[in-house]
Amino acid sequence: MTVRTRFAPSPTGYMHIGGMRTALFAWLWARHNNGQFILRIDDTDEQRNIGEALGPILNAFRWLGLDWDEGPEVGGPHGPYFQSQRRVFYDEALAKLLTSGHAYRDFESPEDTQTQREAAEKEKRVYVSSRVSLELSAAESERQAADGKPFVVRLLIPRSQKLVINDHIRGRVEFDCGLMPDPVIARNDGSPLYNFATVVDDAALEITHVIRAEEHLSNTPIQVLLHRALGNKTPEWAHIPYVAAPGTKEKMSKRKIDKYRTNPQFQKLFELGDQVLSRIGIDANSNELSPVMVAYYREVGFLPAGVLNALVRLGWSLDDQTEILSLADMMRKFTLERVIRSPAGLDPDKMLSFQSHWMHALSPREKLDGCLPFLKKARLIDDENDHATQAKVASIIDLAADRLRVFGDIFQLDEFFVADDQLKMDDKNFQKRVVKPETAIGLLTELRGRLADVFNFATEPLHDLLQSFTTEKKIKAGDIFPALRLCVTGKAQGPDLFRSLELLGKDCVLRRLDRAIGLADSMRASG
RNA sequence: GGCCCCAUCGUCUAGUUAGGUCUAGGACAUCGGAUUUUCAUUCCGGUAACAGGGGUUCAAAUCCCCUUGGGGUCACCA
Repeated sequence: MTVRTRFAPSPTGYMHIGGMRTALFAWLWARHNNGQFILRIDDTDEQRNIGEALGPILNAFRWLGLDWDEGPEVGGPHGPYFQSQRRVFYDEALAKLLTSGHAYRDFESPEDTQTQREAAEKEKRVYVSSRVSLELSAAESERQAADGKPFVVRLLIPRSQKLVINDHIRGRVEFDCGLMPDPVIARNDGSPLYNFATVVDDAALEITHVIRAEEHLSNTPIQVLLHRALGNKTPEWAHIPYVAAPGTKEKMSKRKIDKYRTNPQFQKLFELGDQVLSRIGIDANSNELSPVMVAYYREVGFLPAGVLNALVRLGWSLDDQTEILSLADMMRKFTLERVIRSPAGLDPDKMLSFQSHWMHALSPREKLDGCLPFLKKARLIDDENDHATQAKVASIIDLAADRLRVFGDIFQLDEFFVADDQLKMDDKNFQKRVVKPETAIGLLTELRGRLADVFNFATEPLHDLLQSFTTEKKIKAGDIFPALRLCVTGKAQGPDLFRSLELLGKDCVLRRLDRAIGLADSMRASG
């Protein structure tokens, strides 16, 4: 038997990070078994622009490298893969259920049903369907339908049954059918509802394993009943716990994004995002893009490998040691058996740690190719194909070394890209290390003179020069190094000072020193 | 509220199916120390958990029951 799994998103315009984890598990299980992974679009209820709403979802899959064997854009032998185009199959199945008596026309008005529901709730009774329409003879039911009396089609729940599901992750779960109302499977216009369409399609697409989020567990008995009524082979089930928001056990939700902003565990991610997104013209506060969405991580400069590694470790582990897994590793080693039963909260810290690992594993060329588009988007470089530009950026990436965790981190070294008058100054530290110390300006002025005389403006000679300068002046490195760094980079900390000076170049260093000394002078004069 | 699910360090988890080798292991975070004339990295070390109560057993994180807590779901949404 070929394993066939599916992910069935409804086109919402974005890909949820938790949904992505579920999709990853389904994909992994298919690939692990040399099976097929199918993408089906559950758009029975959506009237919107499908292209626009589906694009971000497909992009997320493509970005992470999760391919699909059948589905949108690639087609396949079981198409179409949009539920909105599969009406004929639902009609057929519906007719079958109606004639076999597994389903019935319900002429009761929605208001009546609602009233009964409320009454049951008030009396603390379990609500089950009234089934008054079932008292109609077949001919009568037919006649009323023909007369145009509105009805919905409900599945007739066998109330005496106890239904057992053997879930790959939950184990044995039992439901009492006597407690279930008859679910509507088709509206008055014949359009199918989720539970019904899913069952028809899972069967038609020959899905062997339904791997989905655990919130669907309560839908499963209905779907099993439907499969049986239709004479289908019931697929195997695996209900995966949902992904919780950091530091909580609550399902992560797009709607709660404002709440997450004040969540201390989430802080680091938001800060990183705000910092990067503001540079590339995305309003980080608009919530158009948030850490709930896969696209967020791409825009901030995460690697697919980093995101994938973080996701797979959410609710799954190989053993008591292994943390780092490539997609190929996961594919080889993933089993449903080792999926954990309880929900896991996304951990931004750990995610960033995985990301750092995969970033450090990249070759210089790969890092360069990753950073270039970011610099271009931020207008920090003009032509990302220019050789001189590339060489410069490559040197800066090399200098940044481990500081580069996500591609967006390259913006932290913006001093190498901005014009002198655009350089932002860390005012507090500038005061402390340049303006305030009695001798600082004098020392810097003298140092400026020495630097101007340096012929070979390179790391080694510069290092030697600074070294002898401190010896000669009988000062500590701490008296001059930070001050010099502040003047030429605007920052109190950063990568190796001498390499930074070399990369900036003599002219730039001298210009920025002049500017900073002038600034310090005026600040001191004004008190 | 009904039904269903879940419960090990702050977090992600190993260990639960086949009870003993678990004075509970790893990772992230955190705290110390070393390296680095800054920052980051790297390396060493530390703090830190079986929700509670009853059973069963020679022996329980592991099996059973109860309690508590958390969560999901109860649509003519998916």
